[in-house]
Amino acid sequence: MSISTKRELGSNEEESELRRGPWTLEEDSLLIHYITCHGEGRWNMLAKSAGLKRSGKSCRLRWLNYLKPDIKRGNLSPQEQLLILELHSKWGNRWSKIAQHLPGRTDNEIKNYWRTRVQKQARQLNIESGSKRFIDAVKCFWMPRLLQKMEQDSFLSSYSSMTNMNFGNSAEASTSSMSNTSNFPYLPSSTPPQELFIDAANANNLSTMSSHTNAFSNLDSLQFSQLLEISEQPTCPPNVFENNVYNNPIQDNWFVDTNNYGMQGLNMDPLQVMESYDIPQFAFQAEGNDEWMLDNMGDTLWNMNTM
DNA sequence: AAGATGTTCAACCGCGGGCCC
DNA sequence: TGGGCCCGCGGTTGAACATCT
Repeated sequence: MSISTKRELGSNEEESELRRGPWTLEEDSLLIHYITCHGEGRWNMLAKSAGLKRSGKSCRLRWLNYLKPDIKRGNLSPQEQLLILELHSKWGNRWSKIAQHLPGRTDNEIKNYWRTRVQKQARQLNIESGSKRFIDAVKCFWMPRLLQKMEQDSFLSSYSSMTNMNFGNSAEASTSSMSNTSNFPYLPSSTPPQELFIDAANANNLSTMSSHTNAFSNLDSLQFSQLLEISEQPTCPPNVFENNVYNNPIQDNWFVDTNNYGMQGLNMDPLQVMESYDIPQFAFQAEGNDEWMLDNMGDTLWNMNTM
């Protein structure tokens, strides 16, 4: 044990008195009550004053990662995941910095997400998680899928709204939403759901529709501007996908989740999807270093289940 | 049904940096 | 200036839970 740790723990006697492991309800309420009355900070003193047999560090961690009122619970939304991928590509493992841009999410949660989901994908693809190739794969496959998921979620909610309001044909609306090209490399046309709303609004009541949300409704302006920065990045780096285009045997199922994980209700032509996302129909190399792509990309990896 | 294996995430650890005396 | 103390970060662990065989 380091000198600094000994310093922080105090004497061996004190160290042995300190509780470790999972927090009890009683400890939680003691901590919450104390912080509510006296505020946070000075964690070692706080721990003693609150009557907790915990280190200051442990109290701080429990409060910041679990008890603090504005902590968000539940799965990360596709928007949040996308932001994490983007910010990580910028800053690397600066979890706390990344967490600052995801209100209600902790650095610990983001770190766990990265290690358990993202790195798992890297392992399965047999590529190093920090490598250029992995970053490329994230940008070319994972991000588009997240955006697709966002779009799907938005479509489903709008479909549901319209069904409730007896609006028109959802299939038509869906098709029209996918039809335009976009300046946003990973986004189909102009945030399809909104367009979809406008179509419906033309036929019905614009003011009613304007109150609806679109795919990015959960993003604040900062997050959205960060998302837009993605659009300034090149679509797919040439070093991942070589230029020798040929008829790709897995093209029929790449980009489309063959197991339909998380894609219920979405029945799109993969080529149309690629076009709509403005992603080049990059070639797949049959031999050499990029075999991993053939082996894995069309398979169940990178599916929406793991996002 | 039960044991084995995999996954998730709360919690811990070590370290570096900042502040204060 | 240097030592003591505290805070916060990133890496790691392990218990609980889920899934597989």
